[in-house]
Amino acid sequence: MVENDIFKALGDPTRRAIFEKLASGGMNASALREGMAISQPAMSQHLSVLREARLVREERQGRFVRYEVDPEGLAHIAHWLKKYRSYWPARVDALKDVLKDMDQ
Amino acid sequence: MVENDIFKALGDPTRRAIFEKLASGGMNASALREGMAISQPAMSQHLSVLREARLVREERQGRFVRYEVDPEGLAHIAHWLKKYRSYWPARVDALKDVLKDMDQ
DNA sequence: GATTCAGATAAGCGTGTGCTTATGTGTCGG
DNA sequence: CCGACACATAAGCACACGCTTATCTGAATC
Repeated sequence: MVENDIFKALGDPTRRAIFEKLASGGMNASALREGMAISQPAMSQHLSVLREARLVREERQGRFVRYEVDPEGLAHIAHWLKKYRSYWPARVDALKDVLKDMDQ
Repeated sequence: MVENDIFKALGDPTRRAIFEKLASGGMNASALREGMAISQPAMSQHLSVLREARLVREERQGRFVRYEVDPEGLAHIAHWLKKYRSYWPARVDALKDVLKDMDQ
């Protein structure tokens, strides 16, 4: 069940923070940890969860491991969201922005 | 933290099943329970979680309580997703569907 | 090849989550 | 008002989750 892994992964604030940081540019685990009051094993475990949810992917670079956003996970969310499109009312501002953005 | 409640709520397969059933039309808790091998208190608790995440809203109808999808929660997901729009590649099929759908 | 550094994995612990049974609340019909 | 019905809440329990410290793997530098 793919959606389960995705939503569970995003259900943790620390993991969302990591993901958002990665979204601003790929980097290795140590760089991610900077300014984030989190232990090295905790970071590694979070990245593992994000990776299994396909929200993030890794690439070995020497003795570093570069992490970056994996579009696959995001696409799954978009696909899930699409099923409930009929419930997206025009009057919900946040959504209007999205639609407007996608329309161009 | 609104996104936390939303993603946590959707991180449970039973809750997603309830939500999807509600998406096909509003109904009361007993009707929801039909064919869903779940106890009455469990259903009530799940609905409470979905309601607090604003994925679902309730309306008293006599001694029944009608539940229906609340667009507010969905809009929040759409808004969150929008932030990572730059990562949505054209080659991801599921996403292409979404974009195509929204384009018309 | 020994050391050092980046990162993963193991094991253990406190807390949260989802379920259960039991009971409470509120509304309708007789 | 009283029994029945729809639903919520309480309390307890098994298990999952996120963290910690300790240890392991694997690659670079000397």
